Amino acid sequence: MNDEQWLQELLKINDEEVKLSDKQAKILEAAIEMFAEKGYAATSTSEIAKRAGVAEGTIFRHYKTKKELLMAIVTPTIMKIAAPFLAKEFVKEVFESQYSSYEDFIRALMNNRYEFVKKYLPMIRIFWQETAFHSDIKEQIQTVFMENIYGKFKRVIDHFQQKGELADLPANTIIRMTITTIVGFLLTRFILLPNLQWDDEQEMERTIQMLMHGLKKEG
Amino acid sequence: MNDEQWLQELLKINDEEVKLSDKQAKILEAAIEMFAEKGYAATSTSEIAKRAGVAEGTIFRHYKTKKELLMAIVTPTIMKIAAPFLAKEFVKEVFESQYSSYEDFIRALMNNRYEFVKKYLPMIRIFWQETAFHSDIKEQIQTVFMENIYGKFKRVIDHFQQKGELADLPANTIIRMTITTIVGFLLTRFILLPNLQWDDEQEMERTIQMLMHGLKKEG
Amino acid sequence: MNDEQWLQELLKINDEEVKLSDKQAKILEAAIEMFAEKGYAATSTSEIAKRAGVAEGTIFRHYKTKKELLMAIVTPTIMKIAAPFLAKEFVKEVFESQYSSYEDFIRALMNNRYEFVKKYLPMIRIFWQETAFHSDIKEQIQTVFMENIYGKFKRVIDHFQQKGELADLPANTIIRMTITTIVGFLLTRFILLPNLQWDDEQEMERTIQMLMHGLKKEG
Amino acid sequence: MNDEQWLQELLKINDEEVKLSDKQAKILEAAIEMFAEKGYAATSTSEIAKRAGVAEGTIFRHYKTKKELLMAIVTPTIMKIAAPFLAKEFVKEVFESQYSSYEDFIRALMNNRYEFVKKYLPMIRIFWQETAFHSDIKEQIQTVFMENIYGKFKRVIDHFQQKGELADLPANTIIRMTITTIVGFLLTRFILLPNLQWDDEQEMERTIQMLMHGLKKEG
DNA sequence: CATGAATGAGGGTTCATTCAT
DNA sequence: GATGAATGAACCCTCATTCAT
Repeated sequence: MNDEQWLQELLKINDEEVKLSDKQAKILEAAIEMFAEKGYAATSTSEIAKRAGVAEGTIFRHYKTKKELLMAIVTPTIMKIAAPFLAKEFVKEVFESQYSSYEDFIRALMNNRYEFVKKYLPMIRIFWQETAFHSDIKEQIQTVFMENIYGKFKRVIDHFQQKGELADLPANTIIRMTITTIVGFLLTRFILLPNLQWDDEQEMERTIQMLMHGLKKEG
Repeated sequence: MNDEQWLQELLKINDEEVKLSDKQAKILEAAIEMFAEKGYAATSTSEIAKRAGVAEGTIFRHYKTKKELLMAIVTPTIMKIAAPFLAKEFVKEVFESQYSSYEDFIRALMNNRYEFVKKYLPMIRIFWQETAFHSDIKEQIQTVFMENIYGKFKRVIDHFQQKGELADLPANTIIRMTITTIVGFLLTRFILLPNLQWDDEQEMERTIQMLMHGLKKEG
Repeated sequence: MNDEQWLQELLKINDEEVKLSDKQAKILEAAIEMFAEKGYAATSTSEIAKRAGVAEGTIFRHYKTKKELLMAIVTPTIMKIAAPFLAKEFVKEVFESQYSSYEDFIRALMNNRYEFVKKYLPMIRIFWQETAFHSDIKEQIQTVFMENIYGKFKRVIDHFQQKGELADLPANTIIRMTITTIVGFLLTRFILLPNLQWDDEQEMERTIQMLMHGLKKEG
Repeated sequence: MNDEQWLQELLKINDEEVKLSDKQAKILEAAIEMFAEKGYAATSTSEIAKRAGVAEGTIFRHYKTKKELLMAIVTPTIMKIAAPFLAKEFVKEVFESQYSSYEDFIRALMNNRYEFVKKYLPMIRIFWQETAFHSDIKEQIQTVFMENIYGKFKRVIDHFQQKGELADLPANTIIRMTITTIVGFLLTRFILLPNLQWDDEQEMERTIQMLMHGLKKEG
């Protein structure tokens, strides 16, 4: 039961509760684990069935193909990855009250995504590994980025540029650098070199400082 | 003949000429193309043989297993990726004459790796795609990094910190940020969003500026 | 309701009304359609269930196996195919009043079976397709033929041979030729080349003439 | 070796020798036997492999799909079935010397096809069973019939009608009846009731007589 | 009586690898 | 050295059948 909660949370879209039968949840769990460990192509449906404690046919009763199983995992997660930008009030909140500076905004974003990656690491690993091979995943990510993130992100940057906080670089460049820096930290921290001794708070703060100094308007 | 030159160049280690028979070169070429396009797991040896114009058995005469074929491609390339740091005189050159500032060093490094990635894009793609699945590739990269890059990189940073050019952050942090920034740019430029309109020189200069402002010693 | 009437008619034996529940009728209808279209082996029970608007399990509540479902369709139909010979008074009717010649008899038989095939074409198609694969169907046909048709047919032929209408060929030969000719026409007309422009009345009359000239006693 | 001769003969087209490796011949033999016995759909490739004494993969090295294996058997055989009509000199031979009457022609045709069916019975069985399910087989048969048989057959009939030997029925009708009669005999003899006591020569002669009386021009 | 989730054996097909030629 | 036929394990997927609800 409890095991399924994180799954339910990860997979639900628009706050609609997802109905996951017991077996279905076990299949998804097993698939996420194995795809993350060995990659999609190298994971066989029979292994997933075995790990899920289910007959192989059961997988195909719920997901017509192995690919569909992958997409059932990946598609809702893309929304969750973009989550901070999805709230309707997002821009307003950034402008009006919540964040008094781009630095605050970045700090909140980083902390938030840090927790997310930490919690759903296997899912992130799946993206990291499979995006290159599945153009449909790539396209979904791009679509979500263009429709839900890019515009809002740009407005935030315009806002802080007008306030004189940010250098007069093109918004695209600032977006790219911001994302590269945050993603670069998170991937290094959790995927590439997870075994290093990390002082996460300090390293995140340093990363933010680096980014802010790099981007701030020259006096 | 000419086709093989870039291959020879890419694969040779320590200036030893690599002896590649005609068939062998064709196999490697075909394998690189297909691994980059479809990924290692999704490429069959029979496809490679067909594209190389060679019998299936011939591949296994030269490489005991499919994996060994992959490693024959990947292993020498790791050295090439690390190339700028491999020269014996590297540190001395950085200190004494060539680069009068960390910014110059970074600029040279970025330009150099930009050309490399551009030239050997399929190889980079293979790393991007396969590192996650093959722990031996990951280990080789880490070994080369630790043995050939880390120490020299650190000395460079110490040097410029002593000269007061760089902030008093831990070297590890500076290395991570520098690499993340450069790799982040190159991957975005060539792999993730190659179809955007890029003004490469300008974008690289901005990236360097961002990085330098982020890392420089505060007045 | 009305849909089921032909089914009821086709499946009832010895004038016993068949009790078909609504679902049962829909299952049979769906099965007949699909077996005729794609063949027994290539039709899955889940497809039948879907087309019948019924759960998969429901099929197996009424018919223990898929094969039993086939036989539930096929067995009563065999009787209907043999229908003209099943009436108790059959021989008497032929001799005494109804048919004054073998030609009349053949003509009546042909017209009758023409209408039957036209009406129950999917069923005929099932026989055409499945008889070869199911020896039990073949045996049932042979049994019905031997028990209900052969003897009566023979007596009809004896009768008209004695009247000097038919050549002195063995009855078996005449039966075979008569059936081959009629079945040959019907299969060509409805199964093999249904798309040709057929003038059915004329072609049947010609077929009968051919058969009669072929079989009549030489002056 | 000797086993393969009939196979080679059956499968060769235009007198080109077919190169059949040992394994390939065994696969074809096994497939023909099993398709004839149990039908295409009910025969598994693993069974074929077992009976052929070959690994299952070997089948797919020679035939990309199971269907292709079927067609490799069926396609050349269609030509063999049509063989009597394929000779270039066919019409001339019929007119000039060989056959002085339609009866002779039919007799020769029947004897010839009788031997063929007897020799290649499993192949005939495959046609009988599979034509209904594979529209491509049906189309191939129709094409061969229209391109190689129909026209020549029609000219033969025109010829003997002009000689006053045949009734003035439409050629199509005569063709249909002739084929129905011959095929009807052969199928009954070899497929439907092979276990009856058949006096083949006598029964064929009677069949021919029936057909000829049925078709001859009335005095 | 009806449902449909679950089963697991078996289906066709692919593939890295071997080896006789 | 080069070939390509042969292998057989493993792959994804389908299906008739069962059974708890």
